[in-house]
Amino acid sequence: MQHYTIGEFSKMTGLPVKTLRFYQEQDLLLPSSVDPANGYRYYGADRIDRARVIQSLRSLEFSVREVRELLAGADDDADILGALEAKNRQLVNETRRLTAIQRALAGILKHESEARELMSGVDYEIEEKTIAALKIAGLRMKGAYRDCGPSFSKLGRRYGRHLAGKPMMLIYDESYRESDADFEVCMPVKRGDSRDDMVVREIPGGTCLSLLHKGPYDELPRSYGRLFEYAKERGLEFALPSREVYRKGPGMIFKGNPKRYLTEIQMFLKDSEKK
Amino acid sequence: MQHYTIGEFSKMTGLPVKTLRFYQEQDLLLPSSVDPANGYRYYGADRIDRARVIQSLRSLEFSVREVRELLAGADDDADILGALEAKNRQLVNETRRLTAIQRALAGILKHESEARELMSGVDYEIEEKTIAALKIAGLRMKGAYRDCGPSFSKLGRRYGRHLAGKPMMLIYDESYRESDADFEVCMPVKRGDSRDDMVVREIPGGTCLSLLHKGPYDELPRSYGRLFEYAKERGLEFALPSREVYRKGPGMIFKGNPKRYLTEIQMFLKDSEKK
DNA sequence: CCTTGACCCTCCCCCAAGGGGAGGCCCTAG
DNA sequence: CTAGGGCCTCCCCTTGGGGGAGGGTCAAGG
Repeated sequence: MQHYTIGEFSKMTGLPVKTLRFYQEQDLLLPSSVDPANGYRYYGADRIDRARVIQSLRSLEFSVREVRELLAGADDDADILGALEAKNRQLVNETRRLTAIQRALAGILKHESEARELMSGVDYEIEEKTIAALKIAGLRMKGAYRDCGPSFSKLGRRYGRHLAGKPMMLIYDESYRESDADFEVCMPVKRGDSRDDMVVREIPGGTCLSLLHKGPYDELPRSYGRLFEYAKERGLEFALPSREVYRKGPGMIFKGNPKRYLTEIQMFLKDSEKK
Repeated sequence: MQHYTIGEFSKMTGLPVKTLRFYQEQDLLLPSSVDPANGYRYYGADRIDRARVIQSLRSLEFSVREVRELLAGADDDADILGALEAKNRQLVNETRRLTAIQRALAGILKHESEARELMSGVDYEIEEKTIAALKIAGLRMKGAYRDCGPSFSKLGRRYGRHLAGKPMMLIYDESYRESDADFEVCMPVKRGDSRDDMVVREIPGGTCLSLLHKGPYDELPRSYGRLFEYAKERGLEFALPSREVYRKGPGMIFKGNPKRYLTEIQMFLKDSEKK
């Protein structure tokens, strides 16, 4: 029988020499003979078929161990259908995992490109806006505003698929309260069902005074002050709840620099018609 | 400042102790202080944020090295958009690779399940069949039948996406020839364009005698003999080219056992109308 | 004060699938 | 006789930690 040196066999099969030695060590593809004097490996022509089968299975993402086990008990495609199906399921799972990550990445990219767009060409003046009704998932709570984090997480986990806008807060108190505040953490959603203390509903639109606040959240009272003063000068009255929309807050990954946070405050006018 | 032992910090962040030590070694997440007397690590509260960022980035399939480099130059999601996009592209490629493998696996599974179905309930008698016209990609060649392998590979590579049936051969000789035969290797396709010496065209249907040959290809002459004898008894004449359809041949992975190969021989009748 | 159990440390080996290279033997051609 | 190429073994390297040995430390209970 014709036999080839490891280099010749490597060229014929495309498997690197290192790999051939490794496969021997792994009991996967043994040389036909080894010269006891100098240790040279010689591969017979029959090893070519086996090498091709190994390459096929490796290219289908079977591990070396799996290939070894498959080769031990099979010599026809029909014999390994179960393993092929299992591998397929495994690949489907892996693909799902990767596409989930891709979705997350796309979400972050979209979020940031929107924020970037918002940053350019913004003025920090009070303006009157008309807002449309909006479907949200909300979670009402009492306490300090800064404790809203877990609630946002909870909403995000529950409604992650259906999110349709920036996170928001509805504020049911007349004035800013350091603690014991009454507020509702919410996220716009395309659809979804209420569950536990999370309520999906539509909040009405209307006319509001809007002010974009730039900076950390503990400086929000200053911006509220500007709004109250503005309203007082013009004899306007506000309806509850008012809203905060977190245009740019802590990122999905980094907390970011609070000096660059952007929060839109929306104070709805009392006599505006709400639809 | 509050500081935690490695075990406490591990529970708070969900990162295993081993991982925390590893991250220190990798200069990724250093303890706030290390007791020089006993080597105990202590983590300050500020390390929690960093740990969370690291977890986020790791869960997005960034390597430890990448995370280290990102953390060195960024503190806001907006700073790493480029890296996120690059990672997204990388994941898209990986996903494509995996889905390509899944397609290959699905193809093999389909092929084998068809073969299995064929195996059951088959008789090896000559029967008369009417065959419809069929679109194929063909590659005509002269030589020995056994040299058809590379041609099948070539067709498979070129028309892989559009394959629509089992590989076939058209035989233009009157009788079986060991060498110097004139035949055309072909694959049914849904669509495709001719290129080089590969020709896409429709071959006509018609009435034929069909015989399922079981066993290795070098035993085909015996089955041809049966067909010729059958035709002679009945005064039938054959038209060229005749066809072989490789119902079950070498698998995609294993060569398989030639004793189980199934080849359908189709000899078209001279006076049958061809459409 | 002593003990005990939990916690922490370093150090070493392990996984997969080879890649890179050092140091040395072998074979053939010029 | 030498040069070059091919082959050998052996060792270290990659990723992201996991497992465990052997030994020091800490806090609480007796």
